[in-house]
Amino acid sequence: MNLNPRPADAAPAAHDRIYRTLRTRIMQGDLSPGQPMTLRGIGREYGVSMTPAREAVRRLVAEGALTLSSSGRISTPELSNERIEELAALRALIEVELASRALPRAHMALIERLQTINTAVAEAVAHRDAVTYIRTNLEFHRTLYLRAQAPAMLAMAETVWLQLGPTMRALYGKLRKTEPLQFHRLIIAALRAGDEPGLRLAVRSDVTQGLRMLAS
Amino acid sequence: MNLNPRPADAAPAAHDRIYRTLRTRIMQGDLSPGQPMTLRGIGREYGVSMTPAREAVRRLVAEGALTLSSSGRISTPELSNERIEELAALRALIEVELASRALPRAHMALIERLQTINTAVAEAVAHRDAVTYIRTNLEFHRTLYLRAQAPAMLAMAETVWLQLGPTMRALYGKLRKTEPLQFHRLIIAALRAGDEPGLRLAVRSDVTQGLRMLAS
DNA sequence: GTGTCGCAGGTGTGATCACATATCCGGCTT
DNA sequence: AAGCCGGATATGTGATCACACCTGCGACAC
Repeated sequence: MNLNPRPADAAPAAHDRIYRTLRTRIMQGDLSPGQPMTLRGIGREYGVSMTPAREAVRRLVAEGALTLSSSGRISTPELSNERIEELAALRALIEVELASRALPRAHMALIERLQTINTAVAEAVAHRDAVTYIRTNLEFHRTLYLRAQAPAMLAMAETVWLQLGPTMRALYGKLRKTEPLQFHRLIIAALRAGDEPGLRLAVRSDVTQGLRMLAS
Repeated sequence: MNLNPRPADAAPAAHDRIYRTLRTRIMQGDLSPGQPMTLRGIGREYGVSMTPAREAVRRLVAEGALTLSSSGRISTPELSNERIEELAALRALIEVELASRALPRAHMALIERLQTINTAVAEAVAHRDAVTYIRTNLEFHRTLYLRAQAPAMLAMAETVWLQLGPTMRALYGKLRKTEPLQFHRLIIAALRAGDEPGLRLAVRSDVTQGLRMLAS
């Protein structure tokens, strides 16, 4: 009835599948802030018992992707403005460093890939598709940062994205459409020119832009 | 037989107790890198079944405090030099920011407390007590950073400490005794003088010092 | 109409069990 | 003597159950 541990070649482990799916959905803003969930509900949804659901949830809670109420109820986090500011500052710190480390390794193929992704971002913005926008935007950043060859830093950055996921969806409405694309173009231009200070500034601007419209 | 969820006033939840205890031990370097553990062993040690042990371990794995082999075996991580360099860079990025945010809020009582803690650090160094050294050293940093009023950033920094815990213990042998104390004194002096650039430099030096002796 | 109480359903927690596999250590073969 | 194989043990995974608590909803009293 179960093919549990690791058939070494085919079975991707069950609680891991739930973890990955939920993680992706949360990071991409598929879930609204404060949305409650239950272990039995997750288990039913994936056709398993509570046990693997519990492990997946526990892992996501540890990463800040989900929060537990004082009585243990599960929900997506509702972030205070102070916390959002902190997370944005963390994004700025870490992602500027990642971009800086990626710069010497960025060749033409990478830049062209970034441009392609940016086209998809533009389309998502035009269609007012929040989830697609968030997904492609993160893909843009991840593609760049992968070149930094710094897995621990990238993991840290993704943890921050994860915590911001549900909030970013809610914030999307306030997004002025042209701004992110402009900063992305600045990033690409700085990469092409090998301009490190310009790249750092462009990344910092892109990352903290979402925060600014929160203060308004 | 069990008083599970939360009696709301007294019972600190069982898997959480295991999590906290293990986390503290790992962060303080109580465990050597590569040390294997088992769910049943942890359960036996704490007088519970595998279930809460599993949750605690899963949480620690998510934070990078423990690693799973391809077959799911649990052990403390053995870090590559590249990963250590990354984690040290992350410490530098985040902790410099935390110190900078704490600076305007640092009053005399805090500085005196830091000096008291630093005395304990000096004693640990004199007694060649690795675990006590790591614990008091982290206490020094945490005491300062708490003043930054930035819980998300502090949590991030602690996650990095957690990942470095077992390795720091192994690295301790190479530690030149006087260096950390010197940097701590620089930190205190910069706090007293309200010298932000000096503080940033002192924290960065203190945090990355351990890395340098790895390259040797 | 409004506030309060109580009960039923739902929820997370932890224990126990069955199972598939990984790991370790013995003896055997060459 | 060294390498290899096979079985016993140990380990993680997932299902199921019992339990204590929390939540929500309706009835009742004022």
